[in-house]
Order: sequence, then structure tokens, then C-alpha cells
Amino acid sequence: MSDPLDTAFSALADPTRRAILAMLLEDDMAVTDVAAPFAMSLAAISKHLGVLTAAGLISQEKRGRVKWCKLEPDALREASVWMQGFGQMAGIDLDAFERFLEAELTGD
Amino acid sequence: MSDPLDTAFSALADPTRRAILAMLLEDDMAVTDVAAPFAMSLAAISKHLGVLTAAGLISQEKRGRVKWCKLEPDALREASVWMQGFGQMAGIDLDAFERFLEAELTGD
DNA sequence: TCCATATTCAACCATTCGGTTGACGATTTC
DNA sequence: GAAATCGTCAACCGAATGGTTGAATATGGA
Repeated sequence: MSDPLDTAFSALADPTRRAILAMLLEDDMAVTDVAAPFAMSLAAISKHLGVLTAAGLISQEKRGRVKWCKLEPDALREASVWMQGFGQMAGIDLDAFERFLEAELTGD
Repeated sequence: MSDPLDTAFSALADPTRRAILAMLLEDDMAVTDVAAPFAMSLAAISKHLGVLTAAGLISQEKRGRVKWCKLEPDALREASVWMQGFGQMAGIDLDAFERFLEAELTGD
């Protein structure tokens, strides 16, 4: 499974991993803190983080005894581009999306 | 795995299935014709088509003895919106993003 | 009717996946 | 130095995945 799209989509297929990505969207986090809200072992979360790292969706940097996890949206962008090829995203109000982006980026 | 995002991303994680979707982007096809370019059994392709159907990414309609496969981009829409949020908006207020998604997905 | 075509079903197989537990190495703190 | 904390590793488990083959079920055409 060397194709980056394979690993990216496969990583995104798990709800725990998507939840982790959503958490990292707000801020970088240590492994233990990532694991805190989940009802599963730290080792399981560590594996999930390994999958996300292998897919390039996050990066991990160890400082001291804490390993920090950081979102890496570039890999998502590739997958997103692939999906754009199926263009007919008819239902989405792209104008509203643009306005939203604009407001978010220029606001505050 | 009832979450539609789970099934959609999981279905997209396989290169054979992505290739099938790309083929169907051009035109509707019969199962046998979908299978033709692949070096695997017809039964295997039939299974892949079942996965894509379960994910809502395609639909299948039987006319006579031929079952026609048709791309259904709506299921891709949800997944695409989810990904665009990460790809383009890292560091942006997640709450506002979720409110936007809510409006998009449930609205009108 | 008889045969070919289109597709699925059922059983099987090897591999991967998502989880567990317990031990372990590394680092910080007391 | 001893003890607590952070995180991974290794072994194991059950279930799901992706493929095979061979038989079965429709349907269409001669």
C-alpha cells in the first residue's frame, strides 16, 4: 500500500483517527493528552498516531519525554484534490464556503 | 461502521475501487465491463462494487441480465467537505467551521 | 429447448486491523 | 538514587479485508 492516497484514505476511515485530527486542528498536543478523551488504552492511541504519521497526516516531535503531535494538512490536500476530480459537488454552496474562508482568514 | 464517513473513506482507500470510480466518471458501465481491465476475478470486482454501493458512492440497477453501475457523487460530497476543512483551514476556529458544516449538510 | 452470457453466492484462505495487556526504555522530579 | 511519568514494543486475540475457486441463478439468443 505505497500509494499515498491509499494510506491517507485508509487512515481517514477510522472515526478515532478523524477525531484525533479534529483535536489537532485546534492545537498541537502531547500523546497522553490526545489519548485522554478516548475510552481505549494509550497503546491503542499510540498506534493510531503511528498510522496518521505514516500517512503524513500528522508529524510527531519529541521534546523531553513528551512527544508532540502536529497536524500536517498537506497530505489531506492531495486526497482532497483527488476528490475534486469528481467535481460534481453540486450541493455545496461554494460561494458560501469562500465567504466563510474569507471571514475566517481576515477576521480577528 | 455505520458512520457514512467511515464507509466512504474506507471504500476510497482501495486503489481498485478508486480506479472503478474513475472509470464510472466517464460513463455508466456493466459489471463485466468494469471488471475487464483488472487482473482479478469477476467475483472480486463484484465484491468491490458491493463495497462502493454500500458506501453510496455508486448505485447499481439491473436491466435484463446486465447490472449497470452508476457514479453517485453525493456520498463523496460529505467526505470532500470534511477534508477541505482540514486541507485549507488549519488553525482556523473549529467551532465556526463546524457551524458552517452543519448549515451546509443539513440546511436547505 | 439448449446453450451461452451476466452476475452473485458460498466456502475457503492469508493478511491486515483495531484492540488488549504487560514489560520496557527514556526522562523528569523529589 | 528512587520513584513517577511518557510513550512504545511485543505478543496475542477476534474480526474484517481482499482475494481465490466452483457452483448456482437469471436472463437472452439460436
